[in-house]
Amino acid sequence: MAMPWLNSDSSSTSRLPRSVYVPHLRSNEVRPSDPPYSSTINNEPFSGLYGSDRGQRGRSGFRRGRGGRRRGRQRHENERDPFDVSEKFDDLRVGEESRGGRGRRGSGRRIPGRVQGDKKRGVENETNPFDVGDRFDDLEVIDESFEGNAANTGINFDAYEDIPVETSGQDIPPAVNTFADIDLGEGLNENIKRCKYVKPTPIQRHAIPIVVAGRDLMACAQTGSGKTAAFCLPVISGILNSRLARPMPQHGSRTACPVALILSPTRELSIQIYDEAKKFAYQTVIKVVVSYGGAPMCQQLRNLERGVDILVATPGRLIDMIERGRISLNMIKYLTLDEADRMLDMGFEPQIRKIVDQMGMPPPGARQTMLFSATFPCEIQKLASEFLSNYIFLSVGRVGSSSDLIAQRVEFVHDIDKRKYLMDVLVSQRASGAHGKHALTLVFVETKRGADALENWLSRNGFPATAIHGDKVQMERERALRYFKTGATPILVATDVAARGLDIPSVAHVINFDLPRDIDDYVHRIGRTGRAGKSGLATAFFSDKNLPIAKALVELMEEANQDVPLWLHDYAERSSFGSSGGGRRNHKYRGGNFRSHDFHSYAKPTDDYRQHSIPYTGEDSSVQPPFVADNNSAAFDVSAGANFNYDYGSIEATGWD
DNA sequence: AAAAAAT
Repeated sequence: MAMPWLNSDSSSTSRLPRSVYVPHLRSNEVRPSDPPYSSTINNEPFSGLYGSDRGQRGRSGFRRGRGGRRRGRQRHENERDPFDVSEKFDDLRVGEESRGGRGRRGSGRRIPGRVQGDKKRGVENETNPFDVGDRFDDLEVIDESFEGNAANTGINFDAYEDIPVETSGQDIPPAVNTFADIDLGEGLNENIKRCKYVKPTPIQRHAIPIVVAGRDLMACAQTGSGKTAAFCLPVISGILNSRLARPMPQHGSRTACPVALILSPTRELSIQIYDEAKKFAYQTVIKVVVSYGGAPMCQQLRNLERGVDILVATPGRLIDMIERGRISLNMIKYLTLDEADRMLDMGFEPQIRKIVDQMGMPPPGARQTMLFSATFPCEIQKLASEFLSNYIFLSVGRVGSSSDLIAQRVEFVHDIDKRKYLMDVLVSQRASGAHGKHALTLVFVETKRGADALENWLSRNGFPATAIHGDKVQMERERALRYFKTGATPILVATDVAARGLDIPSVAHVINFDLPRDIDDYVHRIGRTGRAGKSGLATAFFSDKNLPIAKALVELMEEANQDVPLWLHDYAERSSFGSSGGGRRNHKYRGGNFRSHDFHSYAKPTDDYRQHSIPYTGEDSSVQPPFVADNNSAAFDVSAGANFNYDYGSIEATGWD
């Protein structure tokens, strides 16, 4: 879930003079022995310290290992290099820090008078989640170097004027125009200010009054439009107002009883939501805790024992902890499912059903339930309504991060030619400087194995890439994401684990090396770029086997006023009749109108890039016309890569595929 | 058919 206006670690980099933020230099400098392209666990110098059980070598172990490597010695958690710029922009590190008992105090010291001066219960040891922002607020020159609020927040508020909003349900509370219109309370107002956020986004304008009014909600809004705040702010406010906050520290009891639960489908997304929620809850009595798999349970349990009001979690670890009696859902008053359609999809639905129906959670009506996603297929909506009571449906058009700001391009590329074509694209980007040093390229592939293979191949051919997928240990996943975010490895190869919710502000180009089978996955994937009001580019490699998605893809692109290549129209027609008719997943689109609450069709016309109508065969790259990226990017010339001498041989030699 | 999510 993106919070582009937030002064989150990464987005704040855009506010800095370039001379200040040089992640490449810093990270290379401070980690000389650390090959940036490698993500094998064997490169952890101290991995042996944490036992042979990989599952036990989680966050805290990783931190120690990293710290030791960075400074060339081990286990000095309290020591931090004040000049280590790369760390300041490390989004995940903030979360790690605040979850690690010892590191947090060191971090808190950087803001004298704020943390220490606060005597409120439960706030004494609080890490300042606004760490980076507060540090640089002192540098007046930075603020002066940007014009207007839009530049600071990264949100194009003008784009909000025409946003279509659709609501249905009984007694819908009216939207508000400012945060002042809803009294969220002094503490929250202060935190909203700290977030540099002055004006609510449309989803917030509509959703916050609904949640404040105590109503259940099913909300569709593009990621990047502020959904996290839309559910966090009213929940925090509600807990504070109704004195639902823990009346006593839970001495004696080892069972944590959160009043709010936020579930998300991936660990990294839970971490991100946790980091955002911490900002909104800063210096209030509200305690936020995150728990997810792949990391040692002990630290998470310790955090729970210190008290929890809002729990952010992935389903598996949550169920585990409930069954161990460490968490009780009896006190839940607020339940939020982020990426709700995914959470209720085949793979997750049994777990969610178990959590909601069989683990002591109050029933609909006795709790407040909020479902959020950018996509909400009709079938899933039907299923989702079982979890809701007298709910309001809310759909807000796409803003900032949506398809009207993302130039979508589809190339026909045979599977065998994909690597060569990808290399051409990357070489062209590099040659033309189209993607500045902060610009990142996110490459989606179909399988975990394919992700490893492509990462390996790119690295061998001189492109700094890491990969993230579910077969990597959690430490590697978070490291890959961190290296990507900081620009240490500006290419990330990913499976769908990274498709949803992750807010990585500088992604300039999303490449669907393999197209997903589900058009909704495509929507979420390309939504990783074009965020925060910036334009983005999404390139898809379409091959024979993508026939089943052709029709939905054409429809989506047309709704977004994208130019559709003629050959793709042909594929779409072919896929629309015949017995295969779109494959089994497409049942939910059949009979149409799962987009009855349609926000795609409101995209504004876009502009100035030329579409390809000639399928790329890999035989002769000169048949490819050069393509021109949209306004914010310089031109790429694909054919410019034709002379680049890369390692074709490894394609056959290694048998990667 | 793949991916994700507990150990």
